[in-house]
Amino acid sequence: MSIDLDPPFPPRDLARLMIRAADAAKHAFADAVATEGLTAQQARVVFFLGEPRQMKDLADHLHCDASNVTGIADRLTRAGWVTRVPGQDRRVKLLTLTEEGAALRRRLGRAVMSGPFPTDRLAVDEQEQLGALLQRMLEPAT
Amino acid sequence: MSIDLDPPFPPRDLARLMIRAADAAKHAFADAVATEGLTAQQARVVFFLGEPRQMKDLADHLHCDASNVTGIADRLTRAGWVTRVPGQDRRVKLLTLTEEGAALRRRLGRAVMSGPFPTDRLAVDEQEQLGALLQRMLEPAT
DNA sequence: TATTGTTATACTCTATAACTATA
DNA sequence: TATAGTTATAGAGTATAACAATA
Repeated sequence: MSIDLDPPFPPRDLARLMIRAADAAKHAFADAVATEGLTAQQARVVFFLGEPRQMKDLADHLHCDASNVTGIADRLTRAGWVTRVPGQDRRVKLLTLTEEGAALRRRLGRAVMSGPFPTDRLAVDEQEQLGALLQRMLEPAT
Repeated sequence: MSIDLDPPFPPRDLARLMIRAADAAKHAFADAVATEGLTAQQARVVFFLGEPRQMKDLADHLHCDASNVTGIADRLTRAGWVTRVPGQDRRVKLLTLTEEGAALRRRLGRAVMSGPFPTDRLAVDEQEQLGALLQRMLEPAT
């Protein structure tokens, strides 16, 4: 069995699988939250707002530049789901769910919960294994 | 053990983990292929073009509307990495790598291979478990 | 000086709808 | 009639750079 020095691509099968799984998960999530008229990023923000959060923390959570958060927050504000509350440090604004936003968050939770998701194809014990592996993969650097 | 009727969100921890893992994987992939000046979607197309493919097959692979593939293919064409070859069925165009495109594909492979990736944090046997689970999750419906 | 958030800009990706050409 | 691909359009996300307010 020879080694192919010019291997078929993409190499690193795990990376390829992760990219495809990422795509599938994001699409399923986007479809679920679209039932409430939100995009995936908007929904991630709403879920993250279990408590008020700085704009900067949102950027960290979404792994995007801080300038993008302004626009996402603007759209959620326009829809009446969040407000900007000044922080003690007067540079800071705390993005906070309105009552409508909190109700929306509960509906979104049910939508994601009840909609189809790629992991549905795995047995329960496999789902647990997958969860444990992903958690270890994502846990803060030691 | 009581059921929480108004549970903390996001519920369905596995979905939440998948979304975060998806994000991490996509960012790592995007960073790796950015060294060659490509976006993640462009790189996915280049990797997919191990053999000539119909535009429609690209849309299926990327899980996006066919109209988007035109633009992505245009950008890759402008850069000199792909060409459109007419198929036997004259409605069809087969997107095909140029020689420069094939060379780029090899470089991209090495970039993704050698760059950091979230799965690096797992032990080798854990990576194998993860790969097996993702493969089962993604395999065509039976 | 450094940090938080915003604005301005330009580009990519995205879906929808209408279109051409083939089958 | 149906399919493959394109065009036009509009909206959302993205990074970069420059900026104001505050620390």
